Amino acid sequence: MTSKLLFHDVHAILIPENISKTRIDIMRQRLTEKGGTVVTSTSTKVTHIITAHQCLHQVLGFLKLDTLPPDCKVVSPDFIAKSIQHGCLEHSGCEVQFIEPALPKKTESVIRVLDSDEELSEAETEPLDDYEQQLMESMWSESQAATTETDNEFENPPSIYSEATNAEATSNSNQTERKKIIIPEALLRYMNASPNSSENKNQHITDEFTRLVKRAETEGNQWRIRSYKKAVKIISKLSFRIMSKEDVKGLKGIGKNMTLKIEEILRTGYSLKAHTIPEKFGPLEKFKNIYGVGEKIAEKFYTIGYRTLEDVKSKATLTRDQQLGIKYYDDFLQRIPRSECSKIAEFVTKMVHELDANLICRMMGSYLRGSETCGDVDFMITDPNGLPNEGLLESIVLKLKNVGFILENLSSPASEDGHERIWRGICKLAGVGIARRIDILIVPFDELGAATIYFTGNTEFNRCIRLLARKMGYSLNQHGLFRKGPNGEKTLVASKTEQEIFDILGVPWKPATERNI
DNA sequence: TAGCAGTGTAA
DNA sequence: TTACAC
DNA sequence: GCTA
Ligand SMILES: O=c1ccn([C@H]2C[C@H](O)[C@@H](COP(=O)(O)OP(=O)(O)OP(=O)(O)O)O2)c(=O)[nH]1
Ligand SMILES: [Mg+2]
Repeated sequence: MTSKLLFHDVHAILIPENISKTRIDIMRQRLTEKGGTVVTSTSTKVTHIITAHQCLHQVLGFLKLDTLPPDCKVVSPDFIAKSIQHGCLEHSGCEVQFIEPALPKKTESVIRVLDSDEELSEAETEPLDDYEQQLMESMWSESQAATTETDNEFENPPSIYSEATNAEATSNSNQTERKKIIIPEALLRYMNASPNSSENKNQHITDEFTRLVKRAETEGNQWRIRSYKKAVKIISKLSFRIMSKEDVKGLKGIGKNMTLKIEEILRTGYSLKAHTIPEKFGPLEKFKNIYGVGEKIAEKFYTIGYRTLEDVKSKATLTRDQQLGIKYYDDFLQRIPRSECSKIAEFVTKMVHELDANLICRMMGSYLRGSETCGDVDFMITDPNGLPNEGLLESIVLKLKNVGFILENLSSPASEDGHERIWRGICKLAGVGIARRIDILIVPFDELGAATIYFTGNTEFNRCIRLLARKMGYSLNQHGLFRKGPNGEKTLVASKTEQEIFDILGVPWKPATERNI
């Protein structure tokens, strides 16, 4: 055995708030079995604070301190798993970047929300009750954390999160028939954090289903694509090997058709449909891989009689984006190794800081979620002093062009009214022979929370949490969480931190790596 | 059988 | 409006 | 594609 264990020098405080008890237990176990020490008080040496909080005042409130202990790193809960995975203490990407709401007027805004709930209650948007309690509890637990006393050390994650479920909350759910808010299945799995690290026990099935995803993608039926993707997730997370169709009966997301497919795979070893690909799918897939070409245009090309990229290049009328899509066709088919992403992140951050050292620049998307390869690189830049300078985006892009990093512009959304700016383009890191897609978002500090949720993803996570918001009478986009009024007006409820948005929706905050749902 | 996220550009 | 992208 |  190695002489020193991984966490030998780690003396960590685990802050259980907004982390499930199961997860805390596992973290504590992993930590101690690899030589770490879990401490419960700041009177002894502390090297790490592990927390799901994003606000310094929440951490300090829990610890009942005015300042952080010296030489102490504050890291997110995935620090332990990541360190174990990498075999070394993995601080990068785990250190919490604190975000403080400019005005902690949370109570006020939440109460306002509840008021409007009351008014709306007969209009037919009608959360309330369990949900109201959740809101109250969130408020309560937060103010408590900020002032005193979370009575004892560990346990006491806000009880709301202990077991999220869509089951009938029988106890006090009578009164009027109010529409139940159904939490999307995928989001439920996120909330109930099954650290089910065991491997996929049904790979023979998910491999076939992954082929069906691909097939659906070239077909272009977005709902079928989504359904199969969901099914792959569900099946790959099962704790047992599927032996018969009985095993999947009742699994939400696996319906009649998929059950048949599973039966077929169990019986024959494969899905016929996954392996019988019509000839036209080849060309269609080729065309669809052009940036700016989707299912419809691919189909159009095929109908016209095009079969190869050469056909398209020489005969088709292309938009500018599509022309660039052809120019960089091979490059864009290649995924970006995480190591290259890291270099790009470092480089871009350096450039940005040369313009203004105060700016916050983070790589988002699949990189933030820990993917080993990424389809593109996504940057979010914000000025913690408030509104981003007019022209900041242009300065950044210009600078990156001048140093030869940015090669091309793609069409990008314009400032949709507010102060958010979006830029899309193509870049290439010196020493790397492959051009990459890059997205840059400039967000006003006020919208950082909402923008972070959006740009962290993944797409499925966003769609689920947005759907939940909608069912609860809100609307969530990259600018904020809005309450929907009776006449369709939307009033901003929260946007500054992920925490406040998650709190209102009753969803526990978890680090990006947990959002690959 | 309707609904499945929300927002923006190009044509 | 439709198609495509994030 | 699946669900309510
Ligand atoms: O339809 C979409 C596409 C993207 N996003 C958000 C979530 C996503 O994480 C982020 C960045 O988009 P991108 O397309 O880069 O996805 P990714 O998650 O970074 O994956 P990839 O590795 O393909 O870049 O924007 C959405 O909300 N809806
Ligand atoms: Mg990305």
